[in-house]
Amino acid sequence: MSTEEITGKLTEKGLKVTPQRMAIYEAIVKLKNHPTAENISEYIRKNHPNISVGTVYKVLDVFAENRLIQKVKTEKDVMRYDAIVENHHHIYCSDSDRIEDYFDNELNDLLETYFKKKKIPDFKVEDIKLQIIGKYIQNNETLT
Amino acid sequence: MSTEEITGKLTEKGLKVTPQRMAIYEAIVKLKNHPTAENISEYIRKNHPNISVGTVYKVLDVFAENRLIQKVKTEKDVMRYDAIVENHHHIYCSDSDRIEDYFDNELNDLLETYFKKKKIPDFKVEDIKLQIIGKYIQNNETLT
DNA sequence: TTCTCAAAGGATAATTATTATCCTTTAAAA
DNA sequence: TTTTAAAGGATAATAATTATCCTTTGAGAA
Repeated sequence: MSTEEITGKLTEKGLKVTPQRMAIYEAIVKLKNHPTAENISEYIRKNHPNISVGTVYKVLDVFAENRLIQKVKTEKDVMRYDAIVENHHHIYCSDSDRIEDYFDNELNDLLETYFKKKKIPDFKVEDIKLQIIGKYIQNNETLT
Repeated sequence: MSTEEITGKLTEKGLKVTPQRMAIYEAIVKLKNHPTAENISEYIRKNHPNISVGTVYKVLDVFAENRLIQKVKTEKDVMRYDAIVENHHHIYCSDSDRIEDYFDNELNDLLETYFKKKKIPDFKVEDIKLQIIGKYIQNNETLT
C-alpha cells in the first residue's frame, strides 16, 4: 500500500496525517497473523524508534473507531488487529495463536439469504462473522 | 440445575466436589448475559462471602479446560463465560455489552454441509461459531 | 510563508483483569 | 480415622491497556 493511499484513507476520515499514524497503518498491513499492539510497536521501532507504546494504542483505537482497521476477538487477554475491514471471517488454529483471514462470497451470500428468511425476533443483524476453529495439517508424513 | 446434577458433572470429569466449585457453577448457570469473573464473584459473595477472587479465576479455568463451561470472545479486555457448551452461536449487541445465545440446528446443518463440500486447504475444521452482530429493537414506539 | 491552536504524541504513572506464590485446608480414597 | 494430593485463601506480581499532563505538530487561516 502506497503512502498516498494511506494518506487518502486518513484524510477521508478527517484524521490528521502524522508520521506515527502512517507507520502504524503500514505495520498492520504488513504484519501477518493479526498483530497485537506489541507486535506493531516492535515492528515500527526499527524505522521509528521513538514512537511510544501509548501512541500505538491510541492510534489503533482511533483507527478502529474509524473503521480503518478492526479488532479481532480472541480467548486470550491480548487484543489483535486486522487491516482488512471488508466482510470476511477468521480461521483460528486451536493449538497455536495463528489466525487467518477467510474470504468466501458464496458463504456470505448463503448466510445473507438464510438470515433474510429466518429472522431473529426484535433484532436487526448488522454483520455476521464466522470463527472457524480447527487445526492446520502439515503434509509432512512423507518426510522424516 | 440441582446439586446432584452439578456434583455429577464434576465427578464425571474427575474433579473434586467443593462448596466453592458448586457455588461458582451455580452462579454461571444462573447469571444471564455471559458473566465475567467479577460478576460471578459478586454473585456468590451473597451466600459465600469468603470465596476469594483468585479461586473464582482458578475454578473458571478448570471448568473451561474440562469443557464444563466455555470462554466467550469479546472485543473488550474482560473474559466472559458461558454455562452452555452445546453447539450454539452468539448474538452480540453492537451498542451494549449484551451477549445472547443463539441456537439453530438448521443453521448448523447448513454450515456442516457447506464445509463438507467446500474444504479449506490443509485445515481440519473442528468447530464453527457465528458472531451475529447487530441491534435489539425495542418496540416501545407506542409507549411514551 | 507565518501564525494559531486543537489535535496528536511522548513519557510516565495508574488501572484493571488476571496469574502466580505459598502456606493452609479439605475432599475422598485407603 | 488417616493420609495426601488437590484445592482454596490471602496477597503479591504481572501484563495489557488507559489516563495524565505537558510538549509538539499538522493543517487551515491570515
